[in-house]
Amino acid sequence: MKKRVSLKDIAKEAGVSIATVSYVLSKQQNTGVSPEVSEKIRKIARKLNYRPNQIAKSLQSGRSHTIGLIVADISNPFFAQIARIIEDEAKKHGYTVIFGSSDEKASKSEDLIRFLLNRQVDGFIIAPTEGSENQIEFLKEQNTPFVLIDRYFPALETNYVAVDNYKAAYEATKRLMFGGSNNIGMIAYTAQLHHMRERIRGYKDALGQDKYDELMLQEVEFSQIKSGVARAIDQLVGGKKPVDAIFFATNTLGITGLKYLDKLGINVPEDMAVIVFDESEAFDFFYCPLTYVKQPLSDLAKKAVTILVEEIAEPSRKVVKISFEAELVIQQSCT
Amino acid sequence: MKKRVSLKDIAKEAGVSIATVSYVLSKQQNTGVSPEVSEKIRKIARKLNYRPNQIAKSLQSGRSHTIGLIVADISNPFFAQIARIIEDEAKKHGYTVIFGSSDEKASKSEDLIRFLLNRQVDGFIIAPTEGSENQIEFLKEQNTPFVLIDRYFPALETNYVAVDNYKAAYEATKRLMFGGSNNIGMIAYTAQLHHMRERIRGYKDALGQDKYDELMLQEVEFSQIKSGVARAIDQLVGGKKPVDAIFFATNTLGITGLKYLDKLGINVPEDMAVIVFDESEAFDFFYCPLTYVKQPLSDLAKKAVTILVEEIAEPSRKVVKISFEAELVIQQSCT
DNA sequence: CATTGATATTTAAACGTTTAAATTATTTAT
DNA sequence: ATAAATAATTTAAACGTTTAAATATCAATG
Repeated sequence: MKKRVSLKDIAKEAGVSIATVSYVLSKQQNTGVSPEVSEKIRKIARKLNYRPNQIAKSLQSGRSHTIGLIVADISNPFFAQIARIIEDEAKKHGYTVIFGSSDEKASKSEDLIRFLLNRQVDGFIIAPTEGSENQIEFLKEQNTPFVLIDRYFPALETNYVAVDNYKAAYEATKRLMFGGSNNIGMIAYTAQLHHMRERIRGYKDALGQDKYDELMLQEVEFSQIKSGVARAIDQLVGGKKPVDAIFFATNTLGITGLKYLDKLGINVPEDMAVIVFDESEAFDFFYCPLTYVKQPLSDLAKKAVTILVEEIAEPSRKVVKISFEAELVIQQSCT
Repeated sequence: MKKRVSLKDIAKEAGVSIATVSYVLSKQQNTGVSPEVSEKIRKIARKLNYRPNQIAKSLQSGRSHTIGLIVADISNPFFAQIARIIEDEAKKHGYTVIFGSSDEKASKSEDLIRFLLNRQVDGFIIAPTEGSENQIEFLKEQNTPFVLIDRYFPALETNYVAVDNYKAAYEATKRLMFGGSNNIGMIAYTAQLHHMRERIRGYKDALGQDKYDELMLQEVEFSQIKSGVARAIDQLVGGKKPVDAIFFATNTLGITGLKYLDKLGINVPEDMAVIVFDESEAFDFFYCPLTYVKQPLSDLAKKAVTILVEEIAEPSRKVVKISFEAELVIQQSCT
């Protein structure tokens, strides 16, 4: 890699001190440098194709203009879409994004945070994993700016941007009831993460005490989605009170579940009504147009960035908690 | 953000010079520091929770241990998956990934390269856009290490990792012929990018002079996929020699096209055989299991990282050109 | 003509690290 | 006891930038 040109090189060529060059090149209006010198420096800079070294700037300013994004898995379209919006929004504010995938593991998340802190990120946008409360508290103690996205910990006073999961799940379940389903099952993750618990709570509350049966709520592990979902569905359709509707708590669960329903020869919506939390390109190809819960990804991601940028600029602001409404997109799968 | 602890802080507390602290903390085996002092420093470092400032290290070493990844769109699952594999592989080699989306625009790509160069990335992995040859040549002149992925410019001597697009397209088309299709259309992007041209060339060669008709090759613009694909399909099915098979050149074209076929009430494979280049989660839900061209994403991404890392370590190596074989996954849509 | 004031430019320190070279302390050999 | 060798530690410079403070230049003023 060819040595890059620095202020020093320009200074030498212009026969002037480094400081003068810096003043000319880094200030918008000329702070007391003569027009001739100024013009000369600019010309040389252009000729040598000078590009300021951000690393040096960062060291000097203590700001890297970089934000760390930690999601469960960047290859999951849900997070990839969020990442894309964050990228664009961050760029608008002059920030670069470094990302990392936690795979829903607190240990990986911890490594990532450490790693990114060493890299001097100015702040974080994090979709926290289960059991990462201590990491979040650590960031808070350190006064490192951060915003949680998609998930948050109700016990912690932190910035977050999320969706009203309870309400969305409640409405989805009610819609299934309205469509005539009597025994509505739910397939969720085992996670104790608040957003998942809220989706479950919404589902339970919608059903009410008399309709709800604990066998109708199936929880599966992140780590073994496919077998878990299959077992869950077997339970739901094989018991003595087989369900006639399933509410899937995430798009991944939905995709896996629909495939398995297909395999069992169970038809949607005739044999089984279905609603899925979150979208997926895949749903467009399902033979029955799916009813799903649509999160305002763009709002979530943009808001996360603006909150973070503000917090970086003014570190001791009050905590900001944002909850957007999800939209229930009603199609034919819930009748 | 609380001031982070530096070598200086440790040095002060230990009553020793900064250099000594640096020697203890940055060298694996103790280079001539007494065990007592060494132990004391380590203890203090642990107590103060010292984390080295990578920015300072980078400035001093000239290496940021960061690689820039430029793809068309990180929210496209094809690139998101590649990004994820690159992330993991880079981490193994001690590198962080900064990404950016070019939206297939040479201007954006140029901005990104500049931006990331300012951020002192050690090298790039790039899925180049059309018209970005000059940017690639610029990197080459600068001796900035980089590897092209997915696409490359045959006229330029650069590292690249891609798939044999010609062969894959040739085989896919032959398979359609073998399945009994007589008039095989293709929908591709207008792009002059080599990988796209190769897919088209494979298609043409498979058909041969007598079977090929230029009306059967439809090209659509990146920027208006939906309307473009609809128009293309209208052309293909509406002409005087309607096609009985379509070969889609990418997953996005495939998804869009299949939706439109559905809208037209055209059935796969009865009315229309179909093969798509690339996979998509969505295809699993298409009523007819799709035959598709499967690229070895993991091989591609991993190889790109290892080549880049080697090039960074030893900058003047010979150019490495890797071409993997794609796999034609045959299912029911091509009969 | 010295003084003041304004303008233009440079010096020097700082950010946090690494590392060659210099210095100091300690041990060993004579 | 002294010189030489070795070990331990420090000094100082460097990476590329910013910026407060110091200095130099020059013109206008009393």
